[in-house]
Amino acid sequence: MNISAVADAAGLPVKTVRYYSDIGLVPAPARSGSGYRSYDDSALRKLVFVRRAREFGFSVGECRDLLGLYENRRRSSADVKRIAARRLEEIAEKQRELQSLHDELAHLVEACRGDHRPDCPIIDGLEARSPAAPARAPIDRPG
Amino acid sequence: MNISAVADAAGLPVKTVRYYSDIGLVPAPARSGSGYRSYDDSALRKLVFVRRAREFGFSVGECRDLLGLYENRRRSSADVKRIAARRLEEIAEKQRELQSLHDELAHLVEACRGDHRPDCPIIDGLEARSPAAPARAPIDRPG
DNA sequence: CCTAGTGTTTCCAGTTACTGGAAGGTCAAG
DNA sequence: CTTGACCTTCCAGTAACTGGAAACACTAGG
Repeated sequence: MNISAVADAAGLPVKTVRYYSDIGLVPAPARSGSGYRSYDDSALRKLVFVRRAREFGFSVGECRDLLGLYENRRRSSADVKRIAARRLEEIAEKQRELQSLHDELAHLVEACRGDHRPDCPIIDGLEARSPAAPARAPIDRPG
Repeated sequence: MNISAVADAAGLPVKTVRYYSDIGLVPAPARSGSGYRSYDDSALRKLVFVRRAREFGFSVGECRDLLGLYENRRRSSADVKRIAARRLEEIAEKQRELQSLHDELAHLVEACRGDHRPDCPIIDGLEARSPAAPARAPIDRPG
């Protein structure tokens, strides 16, 4: 399989497949005589596994660990579970953050008439309230 | 006020305050004779406003827009509401994503015995299931 | 055999919103 | 006058890709 075939099969962009072996997340594939990357089924399985793990929000580092366990027939499921449980707790934490964010913002939005006049509870709500948040966690939104 | 005073008052790191005027999010402050940045109360208010907006997850671009409205006495609250409602919908969307992620992962974690043996429903769940997700949205987690 | 078009290669730069660090100038206290 | 805290600029790095340029490879048609 050439790179675009394996990328299609794995559900990943070609660029990402290349990137994953650049950073050593998956092993460097064999090369054809002219230098084209050549993938086998084992490589495809790993790429699918990584895609799935990334969809769950595991970091590339965690994917590396999970892939090691995936490939290791003597693994203990405890090691896998530890990583997954940690991720689960992160998800739960982010859910709590988003929930309070949502509640507070929804409150402001509902209170705003949304007309041509300048007075706006949203602006007022952004102006003050929390004096100087010590933990500035919920600042992120790359996607 | 020197930069560290305004940064403390605004609840932001000094680096971030500098960064915000570098990118023109807030106006460049006046300078003392020796080149130190010098902030007044108006600058502080803007920094607080931006911090709050960032805590709500508004992007820097949105903060720019919101700050423009904040400063504009002839604004319509409708413009503010539009931006906030969009953000609110993003939050809700992410909540839905996280919810299904959480459910699916929790399911796998619960099914995993987490002992010394290699058989692991988490690994199995990562191996396949979704054939080649068309939308790979929930991949992010920078914080 | 030539050519057009698509696939592939490498490498470099850009994305978001900062953050860390180096090298050096300034200020207040003792 | 020295020490230490504070300030300046500039450059690099973060996560995980993504876009694009320049050049080589392969396939089908004429």
